[in-house]
Amino acid sequence: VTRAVGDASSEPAWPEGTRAILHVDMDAFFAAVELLRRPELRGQPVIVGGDGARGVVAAASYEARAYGIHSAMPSVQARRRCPHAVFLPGDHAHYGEVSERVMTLFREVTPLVEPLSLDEAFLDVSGARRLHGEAIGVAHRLRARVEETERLTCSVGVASNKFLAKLASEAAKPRASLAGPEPGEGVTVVWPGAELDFLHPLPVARLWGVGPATLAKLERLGVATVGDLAALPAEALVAALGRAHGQHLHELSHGRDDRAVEPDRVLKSVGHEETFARDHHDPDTLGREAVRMSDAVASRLRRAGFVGRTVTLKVRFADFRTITRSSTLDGPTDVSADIAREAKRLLDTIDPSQGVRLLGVSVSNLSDDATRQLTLDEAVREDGWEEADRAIDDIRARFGRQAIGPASSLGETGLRVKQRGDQQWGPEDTGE
DNA sequence: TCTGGGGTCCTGCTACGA
DNA sequence: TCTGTCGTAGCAGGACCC
Repeated sequence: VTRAVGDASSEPAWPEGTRAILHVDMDAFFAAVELLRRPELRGQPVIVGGDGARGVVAAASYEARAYGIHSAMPSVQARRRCPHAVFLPGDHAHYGEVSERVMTLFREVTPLVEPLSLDEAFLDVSGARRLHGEAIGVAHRLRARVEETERLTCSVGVASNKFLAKLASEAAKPRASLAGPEPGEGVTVVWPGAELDFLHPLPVARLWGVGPATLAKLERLGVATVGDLAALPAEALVAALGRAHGQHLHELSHGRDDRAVEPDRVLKSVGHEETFARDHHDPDTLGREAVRMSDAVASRLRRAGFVGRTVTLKVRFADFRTITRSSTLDGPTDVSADIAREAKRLLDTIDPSQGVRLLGVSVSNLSDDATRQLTLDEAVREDGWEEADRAIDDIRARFGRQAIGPASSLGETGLRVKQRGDQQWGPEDTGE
């Protein structure tokens, strides 16, 4: 089914010279992937996410959504809303593999694919016309191909820019109801020339970049819909929201968005953070955690072929107040010991006595390992940590992640080597 | 009631060198 | 030599996205 906004009846061809952007969004992706492995759960409310007291919902099947459950909701709250829901822990690595296969299907249509996350991507099909036909036909065939190949459904938005295509794909989605999911249109088209008819009646919170804080400010200005926003002068928005944000929202409210689909977005930072099952007050314990996280970050930097200069420590206290402390090194590094030393130094400036619920380490200011210029320090480096890291990487490649780790991260629970996605949706309850 | 983990981008402030 | 200005880098925090 296609729902077209605007008159497409007289001329089904996409107007010459207008970009044709697709936004493809997998329907309840993590939950749908799990249902393929657990078909007996089909029709039941299924929640993927952390099951502990501090966990959150990562994805909910449409049956679960009918109870008002949505992603990022605290798991305890979801449990309260739907006590008979099935909780699944989630398998980040598996979702990554499925995602990669789906993205490959997208790249059969156009090389201009910009993945936004595991479950959605923008495609610029403006130049794919001769090979694959009109954008709307491409959207339908792509949906069919994903369904027949992976047995997963997705929703597609077609429009002349990214932001309208994204709103369109949302409009194409299935809807949850207690009687069962109601299928959506599958493909929604915002026809060039009809952008404002589609856009202006929408609630302003639907715009990209309008979260709770911006929404509160806009409500104070009497703005409820995108149309209300468009009626405001750009200067008023800039005064209320700042230069960049104000101008950006002003453009969006008029349906304008000239951002290109970027297939090769460069990585800006690599980080690891973890919420503890219980708050920590002891500097030594936190020091070990900082070493463990630094090790994970350094290991990922090396695998990705990046080095970084700025180390940032993130601390969330028991009262949820969050601070960051960062410092920039003289030269870039991917050495675990360098990052750990800096993270511990930053940790020393913080008083953990009130209780720390989350600790994070990240490295930014990245550059390509291959183009790294040796600093004087590195050129004369004789501490052996680089060789040690290479040896650790080799051992992990042969015997697994848990085979080896920094001794300084060893606690009473033994060696726990962090890996991306290990604890994506909150700590497991330890019974403490 | 309780609020994850991976990120990006922007703003305001301060320090510093030209 | 002193002072003001300007651009830039670094840092901290906030907001937002999936």
